[in-house]
Amino acid sequence: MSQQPDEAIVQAWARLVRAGQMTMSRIEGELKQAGLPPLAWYDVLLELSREKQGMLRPVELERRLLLAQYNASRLIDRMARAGLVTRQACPEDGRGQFVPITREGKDMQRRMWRAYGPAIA
Amino acid sequence: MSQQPDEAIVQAWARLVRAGQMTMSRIEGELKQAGLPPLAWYDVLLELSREKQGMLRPVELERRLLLAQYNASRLIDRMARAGLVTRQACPEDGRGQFVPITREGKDMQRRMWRAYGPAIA
DNA sequence: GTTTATTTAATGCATATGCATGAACTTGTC
DNA sequence: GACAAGTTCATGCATATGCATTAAATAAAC
Repeated sequence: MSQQPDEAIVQAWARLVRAGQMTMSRIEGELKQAGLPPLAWYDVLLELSREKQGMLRPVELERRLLLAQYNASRLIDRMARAGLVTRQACPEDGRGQFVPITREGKDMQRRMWRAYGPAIA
Repeated sequence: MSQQPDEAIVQAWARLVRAGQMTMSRIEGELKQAGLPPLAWYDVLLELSREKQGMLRPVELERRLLLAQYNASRLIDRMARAGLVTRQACPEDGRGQFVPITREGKDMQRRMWRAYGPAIA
């Protein structure tokens, strides 16, 4: 591979990535039209619902979903305001917290999956 | 393919798209660190510099770069404020305008490419 | 055990994005 | 040519994002 890659190849690659983004945002649109929250929420709900305890630390969510710290903090804010998760203190670490999924959260995760799945095709 | 695609496959696909986004944002970061503007600016500059007249209508930019109308409008705003493009009235259509690239704009396009290319590898 | 460094989370501020609307102009219809 | 419909572009407002900083706690060093 040359130091300075071919412009055409770069363009093609960029277009590919953008195609993926378009698909994503199309799905976002369908979710929104169905009155459902954005995809990032689904990722969080899925991660949480997979845990035996149904909860994770924000730090762990950041790592798994590759979120910036402030991004995670605010995402949790909104989801908590929507009643899908809650915050609770973390006994073994005074700074930290646990973010358990609520019953509504689980319901939402299922509803989103039903809308999400078909939107892929 | 089933109506309801396999969750694992969807996850894999989503991860792929996200990987592309990460690469993109890594490049964005390198550009910013080099004091250069975001990638979207490069796309605009490239399109404009390819034109014989060095200019395009906003509408045409929207089509080519898949930008929302308001998005294009504001992107042009910022780039004009930075002196990379200008706005000029469109003789054959009183509503429209042309957006010619400036000399600084062309310079910037080259500078960005020199930073962009190596960042791909 | 006190001091220093590191980790975890929240937030103020500037900027960017989405959505809805508005203003200016062109085109087609009658 | 007057009128309705469509096109092109800008903008107010709410929301989201990035960056830098702060607060609170733990861990590490001495």
